[in-house]
Amino acid sequence: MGLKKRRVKLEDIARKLNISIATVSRALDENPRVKLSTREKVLSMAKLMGYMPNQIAKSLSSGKTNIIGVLIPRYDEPFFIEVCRGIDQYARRYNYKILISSSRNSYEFEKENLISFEKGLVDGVILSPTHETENVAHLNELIDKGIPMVLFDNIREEVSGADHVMIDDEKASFTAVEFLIKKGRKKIAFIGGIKQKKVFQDRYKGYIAALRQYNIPIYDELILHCNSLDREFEDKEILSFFRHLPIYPDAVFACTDNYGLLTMKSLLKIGKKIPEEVSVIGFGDLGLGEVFVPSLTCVSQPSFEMGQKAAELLINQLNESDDVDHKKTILRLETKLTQREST
Amino acid sequence: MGLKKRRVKLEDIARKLNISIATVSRALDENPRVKLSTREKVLSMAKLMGYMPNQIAKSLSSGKTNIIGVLIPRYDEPFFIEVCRGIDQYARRYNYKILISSSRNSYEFEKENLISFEKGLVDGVILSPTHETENVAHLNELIDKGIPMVLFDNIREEVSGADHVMIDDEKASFTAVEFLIKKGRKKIAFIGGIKQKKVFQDRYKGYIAALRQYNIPIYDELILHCNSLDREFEDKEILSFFRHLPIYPDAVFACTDNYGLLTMKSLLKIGKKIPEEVSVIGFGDLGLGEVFVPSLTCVSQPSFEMGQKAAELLINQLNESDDVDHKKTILRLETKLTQREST
DNA sequence: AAAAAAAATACAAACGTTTGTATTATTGTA
DNA sequence: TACAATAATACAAACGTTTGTATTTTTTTT
Repeated sequence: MGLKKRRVKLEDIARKLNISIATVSRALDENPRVKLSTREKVLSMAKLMGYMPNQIAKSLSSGKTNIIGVLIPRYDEPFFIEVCRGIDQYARRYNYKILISSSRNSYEFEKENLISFEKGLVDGVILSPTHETENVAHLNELIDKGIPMVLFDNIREEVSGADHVMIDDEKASFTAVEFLIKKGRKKIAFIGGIKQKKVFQDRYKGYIAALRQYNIPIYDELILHCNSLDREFEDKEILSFFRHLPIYPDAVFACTDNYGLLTMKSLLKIGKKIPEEVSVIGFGDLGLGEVFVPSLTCVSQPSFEMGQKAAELLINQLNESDDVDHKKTILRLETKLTQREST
Repeated sequence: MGLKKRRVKLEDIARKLNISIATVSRALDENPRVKLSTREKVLSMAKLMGYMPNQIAKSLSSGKTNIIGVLIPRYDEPFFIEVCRGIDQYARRYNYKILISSSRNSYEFEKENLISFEKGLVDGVILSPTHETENVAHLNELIDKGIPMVLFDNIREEVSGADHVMIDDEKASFTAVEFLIKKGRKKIAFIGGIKQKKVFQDRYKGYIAALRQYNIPIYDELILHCNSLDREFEDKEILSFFRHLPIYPDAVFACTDNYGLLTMKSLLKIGKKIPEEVSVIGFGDLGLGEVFVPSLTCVSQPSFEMGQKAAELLINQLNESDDVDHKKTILRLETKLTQREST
């Protein structure tokens, strides 16, 4: 108690056994170059003395930290956490740890975080660009320095040296809107997010494409690009949108689960019946929509799997030999429509 | 392109400028021992050559990694994520990064993760024990090795060498139940979680204490200790509980927001009116309850603040000099009751 | 202009590993 | 018993910093 023990190191074991540090190191590594009896002596002495290898020293010597840097735009969005879970689950199998940072939806913070990743703490980076990220020079810079990278979600501009994990947002929303149309809905509202975000642009495209294909008139009044980055304001923005509609929709396609829920909440408040008068579809499917009454029909995005795949691609890159040029992979995962009570 | 650049190191700058490595190091540190003109030369050369310090080497040399290890029982619980956000927000101000791991509700994994924290990768640890954690020897071991620790949430047994950040679960639930009683409710159901979890034990105690104090009869039939660790089963367990009640409650005190929501969902399904026939209170308050219709009255737990405080305590410990014995801090944060539509 | 004081810089050890090469000890062979 | 072949171990450099001490250079003082 009180007095802090000095860490035991290889040298301590070596001295105690009157052998060299190198032999101790190799013994602990189960290297066949050391005699079995020596190895046993080392192993038991290491245990006895409570030896714990120093990860930092190992990393310095080996040039590998076994840490994956993960940069997400924000913590408080279940989608990103779910992706992180997927990354973690895959990474731990290969003895990697993950260091999560948030760029807080800001291009500046994204750059700042990447710089700290450049300092050799991480072996590679998995990143979801912010909506502010137009220029990807900072990403290329990191890649040029030999730090492998995998991008997921909201990839506005392709980065030549990085792998990508995505879904087909346009197709997914096309399918969702088509589903509403086939149910006979004709006045379908669209609730999107900030326009700069690639995923919202694509989901909007899919919405428009579906309406066009089925010759459904497009009402600008039924389209909302929700601008609030703050939870609190989204709420009001959406309620007010539905309060002041000139024509009334018989369906709503919302670009996130949260928008879907807020939509349902607004509609209920106004006294609309779901799904009888208005159908609602959300996007994401991370548990939220399932709890609500009525439960929310969703485009199910394989978030967890996206994380797993991103980790897999990154670890593959980490295992590639340095002199072979990396062959870029773009992975598009499948979405599906999960039907629930809201349609 | 293609050819990977070798990292620039101090030596490269030193050689280029024909000065020693030590001087370069000190120049970059703005150490007054180096002449201004030299410092300027070094700074500009460093910039020119794209120098980026090697964090690992720094850590080895300084014995500090500036990383805080965070161990939570699971990722997919907003409470823990919110705490992590708080930790991150405080930690980044002091130039610490956080390395999050999940013990996946398992004592074994908790131990396993702590061992990896013992390898010198982190300067200190913030941890929320799993419900399986009865024995805290593994925690004490880490502390004895000189790794500072802060515990939060679900602290079953106090750990002498660690700081604690908690709320008063018993008092909070007492207050919540008292609130229901004062509203005239007399048959108040209790929905708790796995009994081994300290927080649930305490919330149960508070519930019982409130009933006793106001001489309200305690019906065992109205008490459920939800056993499912899995989201999917909780759902069914709670619905089935409410379906088969012999007496009907006029209020429900649920030990988490999620239980609160599932309770409301079940009640609505059965056709009960909330709050007219049954009032519901949840515990946590992380956004979920606000969206639901009707919105859920909650005990608001200051999750984000818990994280901030935990980080603060840990960083304080990290700054304490080694030979002064640490004075343990136990912090109890305030909860409050947030009234919404469900009561 | 020489000596002392101060400023600037260089040297070298340390942080705890890994790993290629050199050395020593042990075996087997003639 | 001497010699090679092999097995086991030791030595030392490397990873990229930091930092205490020694050395050199510059400035000040007389």
